Amino acid sequence: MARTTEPLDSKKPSSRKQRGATTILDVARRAGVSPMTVSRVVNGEKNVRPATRAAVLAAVKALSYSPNPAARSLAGAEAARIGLIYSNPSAAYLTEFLVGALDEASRTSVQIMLEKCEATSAGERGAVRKLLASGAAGVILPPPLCESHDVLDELKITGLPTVAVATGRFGKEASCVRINDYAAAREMTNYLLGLGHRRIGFIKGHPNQTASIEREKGFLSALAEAGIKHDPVLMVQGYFSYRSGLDAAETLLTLKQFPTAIFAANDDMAAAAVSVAHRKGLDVPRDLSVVGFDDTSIATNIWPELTTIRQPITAMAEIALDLIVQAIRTHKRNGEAKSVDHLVTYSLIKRGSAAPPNLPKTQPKPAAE
Amino acid sequence: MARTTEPLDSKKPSSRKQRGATTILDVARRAGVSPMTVSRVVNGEKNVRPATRAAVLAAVKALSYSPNPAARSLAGAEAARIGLIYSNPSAAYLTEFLVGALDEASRTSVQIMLEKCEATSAGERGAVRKLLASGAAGVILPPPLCESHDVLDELKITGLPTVAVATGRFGKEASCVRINDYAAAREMTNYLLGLGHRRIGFIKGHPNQTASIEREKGFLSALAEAGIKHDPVLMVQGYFSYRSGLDAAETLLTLKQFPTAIFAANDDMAAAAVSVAHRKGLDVPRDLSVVGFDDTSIATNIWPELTTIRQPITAMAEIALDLIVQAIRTHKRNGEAKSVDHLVTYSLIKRGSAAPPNLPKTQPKPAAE
DNA sequence: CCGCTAGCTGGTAACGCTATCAATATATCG
DNA sequence: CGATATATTGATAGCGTTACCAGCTAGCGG
Repeated sequence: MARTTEPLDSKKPSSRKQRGATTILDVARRAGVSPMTVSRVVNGEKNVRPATRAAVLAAVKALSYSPNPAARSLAGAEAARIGLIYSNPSAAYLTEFLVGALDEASRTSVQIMLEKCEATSAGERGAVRKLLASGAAGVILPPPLCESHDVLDELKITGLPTVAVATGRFGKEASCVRINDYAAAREMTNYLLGLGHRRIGFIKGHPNQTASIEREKGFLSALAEAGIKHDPVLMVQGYFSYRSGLDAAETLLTLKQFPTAIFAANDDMAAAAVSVAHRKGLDVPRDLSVVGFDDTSIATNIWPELTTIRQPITAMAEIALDLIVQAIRTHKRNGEAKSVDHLVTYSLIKRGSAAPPNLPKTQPKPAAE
Repeated sequence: MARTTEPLDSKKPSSRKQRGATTILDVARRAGVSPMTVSRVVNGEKNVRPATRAAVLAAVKALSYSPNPAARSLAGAEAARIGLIYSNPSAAYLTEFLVGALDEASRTSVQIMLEKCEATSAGERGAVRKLLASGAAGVILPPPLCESHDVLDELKITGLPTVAVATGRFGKEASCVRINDYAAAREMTNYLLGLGHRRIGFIKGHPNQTASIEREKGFLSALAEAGIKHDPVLMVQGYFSYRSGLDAAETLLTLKQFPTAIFAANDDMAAAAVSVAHRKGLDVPRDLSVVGFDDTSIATNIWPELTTIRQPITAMAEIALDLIVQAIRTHKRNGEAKSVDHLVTYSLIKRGSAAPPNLPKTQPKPAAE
């Protein structure tokens, strides 16, 4: 009676042409479980013991397994299509984000539909509708769209599962994947304070993104905690773009009492600040320390390389995709899925753009506490 | 002897969900033939009697049968998985490239597998093998990998169809999608000459990419044609990175007789040149014109915006995907597909970073022709 | 009229995955 | 502590199609 269950071993003539691709069976064998269990893990179902899941995941990674979408759709699972709307974040950010999303997409074999949209209300709503029309079962929103009320509203009407990435705060309209911007900004500020800086300029991010606000709050909180009375002229508005950073840095560096350090709310603006400083004959970091936020590729493509907060963008995109896939699944079964808030860890990366202040120069003695 | 062949009638509990679609089996039943014969007819094979063929065709029409692509690809090993290897091009470039590739991928429902690789020989070869192991049936190579001998060699061994994007020249190892770098560089140079520039600095691209060389040749050719004897100190080596552009521009702008314009072989280096110029107190474009190449997002994210050559990156990625899909198809049937060279049109985009030279200043009178 | 080669046609077995349900392990409870 | 719930895993059976090969039907030379 065991005759039907022996396809796995030796006597396999394997008449048909051998295609190299690793199959679910290879993974199962390697992980020491049944193909069914692998399927469950890959599809993010929950009734799998953590240890088993880990073993499977390891095997998946080791064999770089990617499910065959044809087989999957044949077997009855519809191919999940998920939409990804972007407007114009920094190119560096988007690239890393896409890489993560795509990688995970090929692992779980979901189809990603990209949709670019204009930054207008109509453009944003239009993009959502278009995605919907193409059969998206869920939507991922990288910044800055993750905070657009137009997009969020439109999405809420449709009831589609949504995951926002890198918002500053968790709101229940959508699940989100983010770091603790507040804490990260505090940590960076404390680092600068530890280096001896007392007069620190801050270039704010775009005002309608909560992440900007959290970063600003973190900065101010660290300052307050250190007992430093903050000079409001040192807070300059920026909009996350390189260009806006140029203007902001210009403002900061024409101040009568200018700062010994500048903390920009993202790397693009920090890079701009470095450029302005150079243009004014200031050496970074000798005359001015500059730090950024995000650790996108621009951080290491300029000189000196930027001390910054590393956000694991690629990983965040992967997580976002996972969340959305799960959400779609529950959405399909139960109908109701509650939003989750997924915090990932950031880290402070020390590079060459920050150093202790070089006080003697044209600088008046800072009024330290 | 007919006992094994009765799954078609009555006693079918049909446990699984019933999807309405008519299958090859329905057609076979209706035409009174076996599914296999229907398959043959549908696929236009020849060994079918005309009468049989007609009957099948009639049944197909009557039931408006259309083959299930998933099943077809599963059975026929028509694995439409294509690999995309990247190392580290500029972030802006990769983003646009991915956008195009993905868009086309979802349109033709092929699966894209991304693979990042280190810029070492081992890394590159490893990436190819990994892709192969995951069942890639073809590979797309964006720059700079499109010229890596390691990758190309490894690919040649496997015999996988390959499409290189944005190489400078067409080589028969792979199909390619590109612009005419030589002509584009010529056109840009002529534009600068037309503005009145006579002393033009050139920041070269990475020496092991043919596109760099073509651009350089186009530049020199335009100069020669205009009867300008070129000063070799105005040609500086760059490597396509922002950082290398910084060094190159520094070199150019500390020359005793420095140029009134700088033509960088890509936008990143041009952006760096702008930054260096600013740092030296030079106004762009009043004191120095700077032009780039590619029209990636950095071109419009700095100030002044860059006059540059627009490469339709997104469209090129789409075309590349199309070519590879076609190549895979022929590869599977005949075994031999010859490489094609697909040229797309570029365009010169005039923005704010170039203007007629402002001779009087600290500049010695240029030794025009 | 027989043995044979060709030409058609059909049977069988995958392709790689998941739905379903049975089996087993673990947890909960009276 | 046994028994009943619950969580986890596995076995089986297709999903719709094509590859491969065996069988059958004619057509043909001898």
